[in-house]
Amino acid sequence: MSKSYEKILSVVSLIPSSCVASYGQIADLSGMPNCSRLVSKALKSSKNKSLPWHRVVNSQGKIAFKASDPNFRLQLSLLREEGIEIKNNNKVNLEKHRWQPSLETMLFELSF
DNA sequence: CTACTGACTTAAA
DNA sequence: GTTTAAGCCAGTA
Repeated sequence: MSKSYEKILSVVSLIPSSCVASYGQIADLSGMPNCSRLVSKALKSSKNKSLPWHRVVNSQGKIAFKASDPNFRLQLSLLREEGIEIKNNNKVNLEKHRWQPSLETMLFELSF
């Protein structure tokens, strides 16, 4: 597993319950701006069952999977289980639920 | 080395 | 609201 993937997955693992982050946000926090597409690849390749992959949505707050994809419904229910409201437009309220890492959280990440 | 990929993003129409 | 198109870039083959 590449160093980049490890970094990305470690950041994703820090997203608290009932919060979401965008792919671009995770890329930024991983020190790789403009690598949002790499985040999706890292998540796809991950075999870590406890990784909160469902807390990553696109920049509009929508689930990235196609509605026909089984993972779409899975992610939707996982988010709702955490109390995140998703209306019929399939959008998360980013203003309300976007993860805002504390300074100590970011400093902790830098130690890796 | 080059070519293609993508659970993305942004801007423009 | 919608749909396109172009940009992005590490990983993969």
